[in-house]
Amino acid sequence: MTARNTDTKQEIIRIGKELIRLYGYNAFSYADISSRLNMKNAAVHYHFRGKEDLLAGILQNYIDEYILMGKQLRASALPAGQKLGKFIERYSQLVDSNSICIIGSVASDYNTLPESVKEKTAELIELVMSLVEKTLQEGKQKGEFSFAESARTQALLLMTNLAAGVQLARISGKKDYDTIKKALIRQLKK
Amino acid sequence: MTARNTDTKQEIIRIGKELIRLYGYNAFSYADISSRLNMKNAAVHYHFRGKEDLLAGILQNYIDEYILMGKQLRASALPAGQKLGKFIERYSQLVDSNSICIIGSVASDYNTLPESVKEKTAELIELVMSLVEKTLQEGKQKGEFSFAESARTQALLLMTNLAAGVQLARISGKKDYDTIKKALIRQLKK
DNA sequence: CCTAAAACTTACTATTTAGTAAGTTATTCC
DNA sequence: GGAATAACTTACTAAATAGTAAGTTTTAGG
Repeated sequence: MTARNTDTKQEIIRIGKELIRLYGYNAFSYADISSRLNMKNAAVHYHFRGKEDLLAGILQNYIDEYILMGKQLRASALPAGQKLGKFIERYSQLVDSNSICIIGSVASDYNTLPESVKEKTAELIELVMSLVEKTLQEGKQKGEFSFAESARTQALLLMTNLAAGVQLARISGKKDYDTIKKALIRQLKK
Repeated sequence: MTARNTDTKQEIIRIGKELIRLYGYNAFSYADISSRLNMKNAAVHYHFRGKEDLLAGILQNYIDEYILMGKQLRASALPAGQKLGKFIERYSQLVDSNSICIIGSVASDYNTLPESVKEKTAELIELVMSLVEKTLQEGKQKGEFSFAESARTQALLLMTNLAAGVQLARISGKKDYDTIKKALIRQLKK
């Protein structure tokens, strides 16, 4: 090895994120990760003592990602419709990569997860929810969006449509997901 | 044993249904089932050669259940609102038992499932979807419901709200689920 | 250049898993 | 009552899993 590889830990998280969205927490192994890095499974244990710690790292990475996205959206002058569009685009990409969203993945395995990470999951959800809620609220105030429910409730409905939409797409194809996506945008804009 | 136990197979399916909704397909074992029946794991293999066959049996059981429910609903004189209410009530019960719906559970593990059962999953979804679609259509015709989308699209939105709603409830509690449920009913009735 | 820490590999363990083969008991039917 | 069959148990196996301890190589810094 010529150069010290300082980003192995980040690579592990990157692959872990991919695997958990593709197969779920209980269906990927340390060997799945290490083999993709041409390493031994003990190398993964060097960076993350246990699978519990790895999952915590993955969730923290999502939290960091959403905190950053929140800052960028607040700093941006984009109309709310386009902000929401960027968010929805993430879900469309999940469909294209045959993946589901991290929250749905964790929710499905929730009863088998160690207690230590359950709180982090709630933290992530609250972060995403408040991001969507604020964007919806902003769009309503500026006359871009129109909805009868509270922004919080509307965010709940939007999030559940998207989360289960990508799950459904795995089984019955992208068409149903696209139908949902178009209906959501249509409903908000009138 | 005094009487021949002819319903062990049905008991296995009953427990399997419970476990797959609680923990997911990859997180329950033959031993989990057999121990609940005070049996050995080989007894489960006697009734279902492999886990693949067990999953197929579980899915078929859901299919049978929904076919029966469809017949009952068609034969019933209940208003569409109450028919839909019975359907929604199933999801509320899932929340109370800390479970998620079978479709969400299977969707999460979909990429790890044997090919033979994937088709059965699509069959189940189509069955549930058409049941909801017809009930919505009926309610609209009778003036009970009002919605702008097609009945099929509205059914998609309703299903995804409920499916992801029960998943969310696991993590952030029943309050969010109840909010979703009330909003759904409110929106349909006006 | 030398030392200490970082980043691994080697080699292994204990446990759980689905699955199997052969034997046992119970039940039904002729 | 005897034979066939259903419904198991006993006793395994092979593979995969998370995890560990000890040793090796690589790199950074004084």
